[in-house]
Amino acid sequence: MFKIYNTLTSRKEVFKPLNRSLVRMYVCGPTVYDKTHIGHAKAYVAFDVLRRYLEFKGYNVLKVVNITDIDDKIIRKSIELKVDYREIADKYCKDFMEACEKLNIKRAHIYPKATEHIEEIINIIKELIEKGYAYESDGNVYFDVKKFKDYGKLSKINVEQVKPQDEGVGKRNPQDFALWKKAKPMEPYWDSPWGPGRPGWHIECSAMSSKYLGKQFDIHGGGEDLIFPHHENEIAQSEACFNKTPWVKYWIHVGLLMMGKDKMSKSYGNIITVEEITSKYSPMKVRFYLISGHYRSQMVFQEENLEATGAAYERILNTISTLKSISTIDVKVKDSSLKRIMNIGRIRRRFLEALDDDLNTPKAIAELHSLTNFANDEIIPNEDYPAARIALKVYEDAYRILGVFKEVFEEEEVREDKKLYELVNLLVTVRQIHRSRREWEVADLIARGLRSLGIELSDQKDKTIWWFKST
RNA sequence: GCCGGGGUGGCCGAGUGGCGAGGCAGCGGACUGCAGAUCCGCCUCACGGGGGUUCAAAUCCCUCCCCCGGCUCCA
Repeated sequence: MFKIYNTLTSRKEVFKPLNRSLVRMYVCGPTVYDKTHIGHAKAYVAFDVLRRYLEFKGYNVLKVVNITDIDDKIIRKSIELKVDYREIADKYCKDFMEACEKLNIKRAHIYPKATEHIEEIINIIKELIEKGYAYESDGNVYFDVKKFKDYGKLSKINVEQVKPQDEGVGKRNPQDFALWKKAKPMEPYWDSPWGPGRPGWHIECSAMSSKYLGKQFDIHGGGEDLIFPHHENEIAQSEACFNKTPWVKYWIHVGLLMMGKDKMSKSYGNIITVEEITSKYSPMKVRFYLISGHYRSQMVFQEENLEATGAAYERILNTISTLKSISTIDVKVKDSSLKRIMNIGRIRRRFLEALDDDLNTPKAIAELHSLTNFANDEIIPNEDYPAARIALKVYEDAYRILGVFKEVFEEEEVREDKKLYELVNLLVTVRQIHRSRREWEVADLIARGLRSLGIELSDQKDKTIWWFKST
């Protein structure tokens, strides 16, 4: 039974999709005006784990991640650099996609862009005006927060204490937020019933989510800094327009990545981009680091900690490689492996139970460590290949769900080339003969040669194991 | 100020009443042609401060202190 924390209700809830045959999720994607940094990555990885876990549990998942490709900052940058705003947006959109790919974040099914949904946005604004929730004022359109009685239910904020949102003139209440912004000179604009302008920040999410997911769906989320005003405003305009309550069943928010005392943010200028970090550490290690804390917790970025979890990660990879090597042995089982296999089963159960409890990845990873310990002091020394195979299945589950260990699980087919396999075995055996005769030069020549081909060797007590090393 | 989340051993990080999760680092051993990997032991009673409830509290209650986020663009 999968439980997940819902910001809307402030408690963990049993996950049950609105429609039993499909889970619909919408994640607030980036505003593409700068490079994707590891703070973003933490959030997107978290939602990727959620999506993968739901799929692992057998759900069909439809995931939409929006791209905000028009806003003040994009415009500002385009003016600064004297280039079309679309050039800026395209560049950083591409950067975002590359970052996701590196970190093994599965592609969303749809990446809708705000500028490609102006018509849908205008229609919603029109409807909100008709229903009396929004009003036009000198080319701008605002949402009247006083008309929406549930305003503040997500962020638990009292309307009165909200400071004015957006600048803007002719608002009924200072807290009203813009649905449509009148174009200023030199700004890109679209025609609308209220004159030339562009959509406000929040409205695109209502328009695009309803287009692709329907007027009510299961999961919506983003970083915890989006709770207010972004998500609060989305709820207001969507529930007012679609007449569905709750508009979204589960609101999920990810703890921010901190740099020392501040959150990592473009506006603080303390960002480390995904590109930078992955040029220094393998993307898989970065991903493993990002899920080493609970998704709802804030994490203070420390390079030393990344290195420490990276060391732990490597240990698991080594063990998986060794297990693979063991699993292909076809000798007699020394003694019954049933007990060991039962134990692996218990570990797997605890692993999944941890994830069932609000995606407790640190706990789940601890279970993987305990599997690793068990493999190293029980399975491997005993060459228990049936147990090795079962253990590998558990790591493979972890690969599917957590999206780590890609190095050792992808491209399996390629590696199962039988002749290549036999050939390497032959070389390793030959090397063993030389080793037993203490002919180190030949032995090392073979070892170096194999390593240069991406085949790792490890001399154990009475044998040599080997595996294909991924890049 | 208001709303939300936190403060756990050198570091990271689980744990919401009952035998000290797990990892990393460090130290000492074992194994070993080299290398890598691995194993064993040690770091064996840590839970922000102070009160309280209980046979029993990191965990519940009260109180104080500190940190972060939100209340402005933000993942």
